[in-house]
Amino acid sequence: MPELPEVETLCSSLKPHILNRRITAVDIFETRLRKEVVEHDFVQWVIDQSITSLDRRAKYLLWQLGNEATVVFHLGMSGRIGVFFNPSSREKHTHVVFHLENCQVHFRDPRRFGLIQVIPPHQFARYAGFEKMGLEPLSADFSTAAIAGRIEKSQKPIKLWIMDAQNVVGVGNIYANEVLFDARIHPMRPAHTLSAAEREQLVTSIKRILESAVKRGGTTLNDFRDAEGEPGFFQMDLQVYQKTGQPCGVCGTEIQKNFLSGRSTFYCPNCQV
DNA sequence: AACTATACCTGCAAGC
DNA sequence: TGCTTGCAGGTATAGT
Repeated sequence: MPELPEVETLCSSLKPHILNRRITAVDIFETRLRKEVVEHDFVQWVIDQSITSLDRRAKYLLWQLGNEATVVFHLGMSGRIGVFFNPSSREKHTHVVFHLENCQVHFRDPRRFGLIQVIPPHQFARYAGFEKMGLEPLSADFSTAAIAGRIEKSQKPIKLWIMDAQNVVGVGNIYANEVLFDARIHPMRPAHTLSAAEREQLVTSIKRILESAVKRGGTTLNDFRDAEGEPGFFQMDLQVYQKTGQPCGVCGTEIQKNFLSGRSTFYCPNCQV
């Protein structure tokens, strides 16, 4: 479900409710997520700690605690995090409930591809996974110059290149399709065949599409909601994703669908070359 | 090393 | 109505 704009939206909608609040208890109902949820880690490092900051890194949500431990969340395909102010019944597939002074935070994930991990104090920098991740696309250091070397070396289709978190983080299947339409680049083009001008355009389009989606509060196709249960609206701006057979907004040619490494791929065969 | 295919899991919609 | 099939926003890993 969630790519960078959805996680960013979740983070900012959750922040006002839980920043500087203390976690009083954690209930774990299901430990079989992408990685085992370790109850002992919550007892040792999370209970009675305050949340001193919330951040997004790639598609991960991070809670920094007063003791310098970190709680890492990933929503997988179907994860949701919601804040509740009244004692509310637990929905099906709600696996973990955080009790705070002022509210409850529910983690729900039917498909269980998501993740909740506790990183003990001062170990985040060494946490496997984050150190080998690529650049944040909305940061100033994500530039044509920064990616030129990696893109020139890669034979893989450009769509798979931009979805590879070692190159750039946060771009999943929806936004990869939309970015390549915006850049007028065919998704199957081997990455190294992009000209300098196309690489420049690609960087511009990645930033533009993601920023625009963040402003719209993400994309709600079926079930994405922010922490307060509000949907996003970027689905109204989608140009190609799930538009098979519909006319391209630029030239009127029918949008095509293919599969690339098992993922649905949408493009205008006339505009994208 | 680089790249592809598959596995992980549940829900839902479409087709029969 | 009820069954089967295929597909869904992500990532790790086994295989070529």
